[in-house]
Amino acid sequence: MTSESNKSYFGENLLRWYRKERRDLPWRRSRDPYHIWVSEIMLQQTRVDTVIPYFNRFMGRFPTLRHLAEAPEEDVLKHWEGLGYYSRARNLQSAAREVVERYEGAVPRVKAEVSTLKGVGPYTTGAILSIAYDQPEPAVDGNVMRVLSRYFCLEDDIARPATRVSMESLAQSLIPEGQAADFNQALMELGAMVCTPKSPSCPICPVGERCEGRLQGKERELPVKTKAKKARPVYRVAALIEGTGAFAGKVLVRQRPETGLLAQMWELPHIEVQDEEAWARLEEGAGSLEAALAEDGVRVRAATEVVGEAQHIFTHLVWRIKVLRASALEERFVEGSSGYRWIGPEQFEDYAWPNVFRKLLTEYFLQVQRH
DNA sequence: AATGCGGGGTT
DNA sequence: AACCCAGCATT
Repeated sequence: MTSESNKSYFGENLLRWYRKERRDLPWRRSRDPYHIWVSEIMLQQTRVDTVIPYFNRFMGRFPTLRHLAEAPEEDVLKHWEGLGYYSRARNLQSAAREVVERYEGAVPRVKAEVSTLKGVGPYTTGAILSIAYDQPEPAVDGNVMRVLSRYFCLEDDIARPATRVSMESLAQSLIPEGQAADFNQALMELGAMVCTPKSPSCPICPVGERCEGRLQGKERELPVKTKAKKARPVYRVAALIEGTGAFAGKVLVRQRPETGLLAQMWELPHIEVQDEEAWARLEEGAGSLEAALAEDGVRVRAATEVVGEAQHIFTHLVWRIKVLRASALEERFVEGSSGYRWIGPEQFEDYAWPNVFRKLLTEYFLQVQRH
């Protein structure tokens, strides 16, 4: 089981493997705690390959913690566009400002101080302390739970918070003296490159010989994890409101609320409708849309002409959106209606869009350009 | 303990 | 289509 000899075998072989096979990643070229921190936030629930270009752009624009702290908030969001989980961006900047104010701009080395920073939970706390400062703290993410479940043949449900806590004790006990930074990254690297979710490459695994899960033929059943619920469909009708006169060539867009889903990003004005049947009744959708916008002081006439359709998949829900052509009854309302703005292709890139609206608007502007 | 929060790759 | 990813905050 979790015998001491198996533990030392595990650490030694894993480290030897890692020092030979480690990927050359941008954030591994630095020990700057700020770089480590930013990379760890970006890597939350996000693949390495996805993060790399974002990390490089981000560091180009915000080279130091102070640059990030002093930047306009919308600038930070724009650099996060397309990466998802946008509260990460706001929490990161908020925490950077706190570090400037309370710690003179230096990322703290004290566990209690690091873990209090916004957006920094148990995993990220351990990652920062171990990778940047080589402190013997565990950094248990999905990779690590999978690797440990298999190696020690642990059948606890990794969806339970209590399991993560016990894995943290185990992971900490495995850290070889003075090698926390490499060991923690090695564990995750093994999970990402060898001990993968569906078909682990046991024959090339540096610790496969003593992997209890594999010895018991259970490597494909582990880790045990309760299933997530299926995404719920949500039906929406959006308006593509075309400007005329001084606003010709522009469309009306609005900014989402401060918090919640896709917070502070920009979108086409739209409403949610009851169900798929209501969604199919264009006449009704157009009417509801006009009424809802009028509530915001935006008077429009929506047609029953569908000019675009798209689907946006989230973890917990699926948006299905029909876009109706619409026109403004008066264009002056922009000043009076907070959050609404006329934009053309020239301003498009000045705003942060969720993928679904980026796609719809790009298609629209391209189509207009051709005519 | 359960839920909200993106987007994309793998199988 | 299901699963999962260098998770965290809120309730």
